[in-house]
Parts: sequence; C-alpha cells; structure tokens
Amino acid sequence: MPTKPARDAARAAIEAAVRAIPLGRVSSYGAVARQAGLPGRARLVGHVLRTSVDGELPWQRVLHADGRLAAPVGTALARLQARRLAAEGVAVHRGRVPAVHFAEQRDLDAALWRFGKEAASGRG
DNA sequence: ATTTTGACGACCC
DNA sequence: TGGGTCGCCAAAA
Repeated sequence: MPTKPARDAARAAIEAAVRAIPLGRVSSYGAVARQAGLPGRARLVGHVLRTSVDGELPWQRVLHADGRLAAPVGTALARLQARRLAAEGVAVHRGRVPAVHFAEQRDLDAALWRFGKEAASGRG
C-alpha cells in the first residue's frame, strides 16, 4: 500500500498501451497516453517508461509526436533505441522515424501515402 | 510545504 | 526549421 491506487492504475494502463503497439510499428507519448485513457498526460508516459521495471516492455516503440527518438541523437539512450527499432524492422534516420511507421494515422497525407503503397502492392 | 525537473506536446512567432 | 511559452503533473530536491 505504499503507492496510491490511482497512480498504479495509470502506470498499468500506460504499460498496457505500450505493450499493445504492434511489432514493427511505433507510437508517440501523447498517443499512448490517450490510448491509456489519460489524454494530455504525455509526460507521465515518459515518466513511466523511464522508471519501468518491466524488461519486456517495448519502450523503444514510443517516440516524440514528431518522430524523434526519446533522447537526443548521440546519447546512449538514442543509440539503444535506434538499435532496438532496427532489430524489429523500423529504420531510424538521423534520430527520427518517419510518420509512416506510426501505428495510428497521424494525418491525412500519411494515411493516403500508406493507402497508395498498400493498394499498389495488392494488400490492404 | 515549495521549487525544480522531466524519455511531452500543441501553439505561436 | 528553430526557438520560446504554456499546460500537465509525478518525483525528486
């Protein structure tokens, strides 16, 4: 009982949302927060990921809203994240991941772009 | 109890 | 593009 129930529930919801990001796709702190039922709590997501003890948590799939990695290019964390993403097929270029890799559709352009690719390759 | 910090993000120059 | 503001709020100082 040392911790507050509401906080634990929030943490659990956030970790669940992160685990729900499919392999090979990425999401953002803000999107994860919304998915966890905590709109506007992007910073809390960062906090939870930073302090999580779950070694299986695919934290590398969570990026900034603009596609940037969690940490600035050159830092150990950024290199680790890029490495882990590359291992699951997500290419990182100059510390960023293109919007196309995001699990949720960020904007109409991205959606149309993907639609075009998928339609062209006969898949939907 | 108060202040500062932080793996954020939308906005506005 | 790049940089500053403001809102959010859990932890740490």
